[in-house]
Amino acid sequence: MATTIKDVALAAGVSAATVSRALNGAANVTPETRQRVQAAATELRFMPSSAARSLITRRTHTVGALLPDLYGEYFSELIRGIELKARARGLHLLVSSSHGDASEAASALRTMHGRVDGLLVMTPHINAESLADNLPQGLPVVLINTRLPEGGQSSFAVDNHGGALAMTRHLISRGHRHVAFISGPDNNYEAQERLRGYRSALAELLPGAPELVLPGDFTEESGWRAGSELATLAQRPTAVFCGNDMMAIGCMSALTDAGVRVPQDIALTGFDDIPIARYVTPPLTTVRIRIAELGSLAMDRLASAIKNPGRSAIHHQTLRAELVVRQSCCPP
Amino acid sequence: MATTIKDVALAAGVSAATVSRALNGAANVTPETRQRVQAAATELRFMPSSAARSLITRRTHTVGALLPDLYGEYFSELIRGIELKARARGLHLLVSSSHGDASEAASALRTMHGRVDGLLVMTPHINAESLADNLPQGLPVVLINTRLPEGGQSSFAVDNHGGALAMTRHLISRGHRHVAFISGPDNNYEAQERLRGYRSALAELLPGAPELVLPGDFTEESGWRAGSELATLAQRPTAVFCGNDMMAIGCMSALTDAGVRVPQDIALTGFDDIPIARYVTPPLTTVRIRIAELGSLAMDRLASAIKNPGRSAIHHQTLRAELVVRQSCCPP
DNA sequence: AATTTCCATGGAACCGTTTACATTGACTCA
DNA sequence: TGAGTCAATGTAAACGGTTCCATGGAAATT
Repeated sequence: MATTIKDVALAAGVSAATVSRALNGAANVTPETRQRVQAAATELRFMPSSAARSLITRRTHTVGALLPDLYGEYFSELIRGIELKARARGLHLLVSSSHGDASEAASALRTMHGRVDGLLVMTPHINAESLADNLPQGLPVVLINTRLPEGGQSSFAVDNHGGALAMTRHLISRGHRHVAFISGPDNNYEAQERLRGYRSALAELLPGAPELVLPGDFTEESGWRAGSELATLAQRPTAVFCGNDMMAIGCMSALTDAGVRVPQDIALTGFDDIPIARYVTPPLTTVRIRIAELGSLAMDRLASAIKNPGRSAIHHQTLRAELVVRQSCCPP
Repeated sequence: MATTIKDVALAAGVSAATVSRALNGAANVTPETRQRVQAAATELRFMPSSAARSLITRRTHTVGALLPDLYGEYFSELIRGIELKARARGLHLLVSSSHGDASEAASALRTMHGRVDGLLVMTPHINAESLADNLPQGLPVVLINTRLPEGGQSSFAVDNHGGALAMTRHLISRGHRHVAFISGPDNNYEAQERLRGYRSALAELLPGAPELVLPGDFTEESGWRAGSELATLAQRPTAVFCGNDMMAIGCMSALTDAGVRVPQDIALTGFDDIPIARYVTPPLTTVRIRIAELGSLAMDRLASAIKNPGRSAIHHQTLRAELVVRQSCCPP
């Protein structure tokens, strides 16, 4: 049996209330008493029961993160950004990822109830009603890259549309007239926005030109498959814009295997600028989004919403996406 | 204010005790009563307070994971494996990563107290005393890739030494007589074991030959630096074995940039077989460890230790590491 | 029909902490 | 010296569930 506050009280010759005050730094405690209590507490290896504490204080000092099924470095970068800030604020992090569908996501939402002081939500399977239905109202929530920015929650998003637009424009400006796109998962909001950016640029600069969209799901493997398909095409596009870097890497590998040289025979670009993007050969032209920063900002926002309940205004922010030109898109 | 069990009791016209029994599937409840209670509960959107519940049951249905500062895909694969099993067992996952030093790790350990039913520990800064000092005894703990397998805890580890030995032997068997090694962080147990494997093979097959160990820290960037240094060396080794895949990718990039061709001019290999390893150009020869499986196995073990407290025997398992030969080490 | 058995339900204690309120004693000031 | 202040500490009531034990009525046994 773990030692409780009463054991400490007994050992220090005071009441449980005084132990609580002494250990939590309340003002009205004699230095001498506080010291005696602290001595007894360390002696007995006292650790307050977080369950009992959060039962009465209604604070868990924990935040939840509902994440989609994320791949590779995107995931680790995001978590890194979130975890860093959470730790800095003294908050624990409860993660829950890869929900197959809406009902699973809703159930994940529900089981978070009472365990967290706030929630970071980044899953595609959640809508405004689902949030309202499955969470106690008043629980601070920050959304990341979801399609419901108008709601009652703060949100952070990456300018996926703008980034994809810029990338496609860039390729067209380099003379490409036949640009393919490898898309992400259908139900993924970010993937949809990137596809929309590609189409916007085509409509703007190459009106009437046919689009070529190959299916993908953000994994290297799907990029590889798309690359293999591209390589065998009779009328091969001169450039291919992949919905994310992982697919670009897979695609590059498939093209190279098939004897199609990047960038001499075909220009290839990605999206995300994950750390390895600059280390593949040739280095990948991509759209940089500061993934860790996205997580950090969202976590910061959530933390301050938790700290000042009610008082913090709703806040929407879109992070700029920045074109990073490397060698995979342009012959030297 | 969230609805409590009493509200439900009132609405259903029964006592709180009966509500508790009805909702937790106790046997002695009339079907009719149970139904009325369930109706009232969903009507009022009742969610039991996990704090109150775990205060009395001493169960949190949460496991903690203490992870080191992990990079890229290794991290995400591991988490994926852990999370999957945790979810399957109905356990929540509390993650805590990147502890700078032993005292930070110890404090992380302490703050887990009372929040978790068990712990997955994978940090280099923890030793047996630290575990005993900072955790209530009796808390199930499973260790991953730590250097204290003799302790009272179950552990899972990758055969880092064996894998590195096999890789180095392979390179030597292909005729290489000058093999360099890029090491990982000094305080990292896995890194040490891999280095030891490299040295074992050298001592075994090339006695008297000089070793060449370049410093690294498991990041692509450190691999890049090591690669740059290798490229300028007067007496360049004919093969370089990188302590992990991320460094291998960075190293490959630096070598290629410097005009040193892989594998024609130098053989290059890695460790981990992260998903992208097969998609870089040339595909990376490496040592496969099933990272997600490592996480899954450890989580499974922890879950069963939680389920049958005391009854589960201590168990040590080393996962085989498997050589994966691709093109980065051997000219076609 | 009387007695025993059984089972659904209610009452109340308990888990370990925080905190509002009461109490005490020393100290100040008239 | 005695009333009034104030700071330190104690008492007890929460918080929201679970579970032991008591209770009473229906069913079963005689």
